[in-house]
Amino acid sequence: MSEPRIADEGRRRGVNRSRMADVARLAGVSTSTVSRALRQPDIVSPELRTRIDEAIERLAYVPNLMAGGLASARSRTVGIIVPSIMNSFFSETVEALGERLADRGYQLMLGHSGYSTEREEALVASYLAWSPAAIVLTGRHHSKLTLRRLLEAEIPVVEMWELGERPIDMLVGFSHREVGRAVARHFRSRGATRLAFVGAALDRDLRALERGAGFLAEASAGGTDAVTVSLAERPQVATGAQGLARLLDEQPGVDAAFFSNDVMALGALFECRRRGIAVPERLRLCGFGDLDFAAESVPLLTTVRPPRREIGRRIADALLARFEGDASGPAVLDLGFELIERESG
Amino acid sequence: MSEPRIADEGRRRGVNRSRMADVARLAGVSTSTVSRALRQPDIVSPELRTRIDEAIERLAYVPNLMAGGLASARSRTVGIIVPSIMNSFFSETVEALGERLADRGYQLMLGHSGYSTEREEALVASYLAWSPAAIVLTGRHHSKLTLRRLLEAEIPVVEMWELGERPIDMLVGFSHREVGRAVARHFRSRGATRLAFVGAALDRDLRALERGAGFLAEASAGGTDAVTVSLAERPQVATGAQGLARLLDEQPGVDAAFFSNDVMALGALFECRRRGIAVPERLRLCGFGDLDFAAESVPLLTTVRPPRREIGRRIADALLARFEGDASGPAVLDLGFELIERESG
DNA sequence: GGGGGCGATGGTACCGCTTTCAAGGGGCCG
DNA sequence: CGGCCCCTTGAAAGCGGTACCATCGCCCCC
Repeated sequence: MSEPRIADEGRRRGVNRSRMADVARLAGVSTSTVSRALRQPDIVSPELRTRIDEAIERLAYVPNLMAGGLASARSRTVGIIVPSIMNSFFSETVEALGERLADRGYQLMLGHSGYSTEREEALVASYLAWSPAAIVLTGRHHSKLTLRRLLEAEIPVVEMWELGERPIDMLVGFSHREVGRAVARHFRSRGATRLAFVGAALDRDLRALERGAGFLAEASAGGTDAVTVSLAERPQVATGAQGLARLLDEQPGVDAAFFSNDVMALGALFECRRRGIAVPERLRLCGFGDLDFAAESVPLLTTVRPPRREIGRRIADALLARFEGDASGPAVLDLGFELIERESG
Repeated sequence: MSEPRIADEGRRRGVNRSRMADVARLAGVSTSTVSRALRQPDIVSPELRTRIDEAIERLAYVPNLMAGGLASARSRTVGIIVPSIMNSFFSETVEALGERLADRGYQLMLGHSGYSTEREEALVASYLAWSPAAIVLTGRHHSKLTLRRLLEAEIPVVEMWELGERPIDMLVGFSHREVGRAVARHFRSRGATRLAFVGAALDRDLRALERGAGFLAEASAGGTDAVTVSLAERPQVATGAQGLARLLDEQPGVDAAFFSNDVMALGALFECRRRGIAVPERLRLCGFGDLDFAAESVPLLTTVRPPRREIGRRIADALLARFEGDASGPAVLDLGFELIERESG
């Protein structure tokens, strides 16, 4: 007992956490074999595999991913950045992606940029420090430095929720400009003559801006009047109500309004109710997102349904394929959208 | 040129990613000094610090967190598990927590359990493999194995959004039972005589169940009639509408209903409108959450406001203090809640 | 003027796992 | 029946940092 050789306590922190070497010893094999049993079970003999599994069980062994990551220079981690966690659009995408990836042993590191390129830059840097297996970004607008780092990292990169030329690597989304166009066409086809786009935080939410641009372009292409109401605050229910108020004040003749998202449209719906404005008779309303309340509101909300879950699923599939070395998938994937006509417009 | 000694390419993966040794060489110092300059800049001379910073800049050096984590047996990572990312309740908490932590260089690993204890167990296991600095869990209901692992990990653990005895480590939240009680008392004080609680997925959402239990308990303690309508689906707008429909069918005499969250209450509001039921005259409605639309709906929604952001903030503060070695904070933090009386009830 | 002490820096074992590389063993084919 | 090859397994060298410990000046005080 005078020789404290037993465990060399001095250094180890997670004192009672067992290492792969412990498993190996208990199973009577080398660590190489344990490592293989974990990573490619099929190349280890069934007998050893059983012994190893038992040892793992007995010791409640949890592999140290940092050690593994360091040794292999990669981690089973995927960094993803969305503008806002609170936005249900993205959260559904994230859930779908996360679940699919988790099934294959990948962890998601989620961060939100708050629609800021600098914050995205910082997030990308900190993700990269983890040697992630891939990185998923929202949108196409990134800082030069972000771009450079991503390129140098030489890992799969997905830009999502938007379309465009020359992706960094892969692109999964749909055209927001087309969304705007489709809504404008829809309004016109229903007889509207004076259109409006109501958006919030358009200086930061470039996708919303793009929807507005498409809407305006299509309107004027069709010879229809169209105006924009732009709010500074973030898109929320209250913002939508304000937007409607401003619209009515400034552009009383408008008979159809496209709100940059459903949440705002809901606010507008409430405000119309409060003001006794008949929807859609006096004013047609359309949102974007097809959030769950759109199918329940009074009146039911006409809106555009983006492929929220599908985006997550397809990204997961593409990534998983790439991880296996299959780079045959398309660089750009247009998943389209759907205009859902309900009662409001 | 015949001796390929230069860089021993054979092994390194992220070929063009520079290491701390590169920075050290360029700055003409040892790696120890670079490490210190990064971790505790104030104990390094200003001159060296400058040289090192320049070298870092020049090389676009990004430290390998896995190497650092392995060496120090800890990582600047906090694992957090919420039932659902899509629930705005939690996302606000997560945002607040994440921002505060990010300011101090900590990364959040976010996962969702879908209200399942097994999934939580798996998530905790995979988080632990990263040697996180702390783990944050939603609620108080965990599997035995999760508990054991958490205890063995010897890291700060926070259970949030709920209150109770004997936390694993720290507890930040409020009493859902009291929420239910407060709503029942409120309804009674407004003259309601037949109360109802409408909840969804109560078998999994134990906090909603608790709110219902408190509501029922207080009602019967006050001698008031109270019933429960329990839906199997997840709490959404449509579920709320269904809940109201069932309530009206099965319990036509009810004059005040507490919905287990605002989203459901919103659905109920819509359904009332559709059926021409006057709120609050014929039926009083109260939600939970004080989501943004509650202050905009028609009628305005009476609800309970949980300290969403505050929970995140306080957890961050407590954790940060613990990371600095300050364990003087309270083990249980009751942040209370607020009943917001508006028009609906 | 000399010794002690302290702040700043460098040297160097690891951290726990992955991954060559080499070796042992057995089966199959000629 | 022997040789070759392939399938398994083990040995050991890192992966890129961190942190302990040693070293080296330099300043301060007696």
